[in-house]
Amino acid sequence: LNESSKPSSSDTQTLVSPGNHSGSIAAGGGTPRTRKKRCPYSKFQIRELEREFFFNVYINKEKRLQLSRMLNLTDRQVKIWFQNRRMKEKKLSRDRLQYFSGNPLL
Amino acid sequence: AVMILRSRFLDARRKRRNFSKQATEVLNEYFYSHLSNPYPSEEAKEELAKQCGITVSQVSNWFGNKRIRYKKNIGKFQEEANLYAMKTALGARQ
DNA sequence: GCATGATAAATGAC
DNA sequence: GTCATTTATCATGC
Repeated sequence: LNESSKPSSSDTQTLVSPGNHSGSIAAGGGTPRTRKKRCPYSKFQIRELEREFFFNVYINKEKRLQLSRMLNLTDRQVKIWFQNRRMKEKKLSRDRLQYFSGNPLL
Repeated sequence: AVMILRSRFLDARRKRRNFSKQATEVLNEYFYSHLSNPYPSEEAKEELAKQCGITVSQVSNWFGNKRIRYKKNIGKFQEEANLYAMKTALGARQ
């Protein structure tokens, strides 16, 4: 299906509008820098990432490079995936705590 | 029992339910009365969550979705914007 | 059929 | 590193 989301060689045109991250939402006048388009990962990529995440929540540089080559992702993508995955885990813990703590068990 | 709760927790996360009319009302009032800077503080989010009967995460999701969808098509929300502008104007007059 | 809430990549502030 | 976001995508409601 989709095993390649790596900008291997000259893919840099899957890029989109800027990262407007300042105050108002009214489209800022200048500097339309490029942002990489969000590309959902394949089942295989997710499985391998989750497998490594189960072993250690923090991945080192060597395993990161190894994984990125195996999954055809950049090491930056793998790094960010682990960051987002840790945030997801934290949110899941918060939700579990809120759900199972003293409240209606309906 | 634990397994039942666990499955219900997972289902509750997966299933989407629309917010109540009153909750949407409160969120929209805040959004359009802070249109120049629609970024509620953590404290404001907690207050909104309390008023709406939803979680802080749900408030964050709502504002994230609202900001991007408003920005992508301001025209579509013009009528709604005028409505809430009118509403807050009348409210301030009392 | 789109509206809407939640989640998944990607960025940037700190 | 965390974490609030932006953006696109997914899943559901109606």
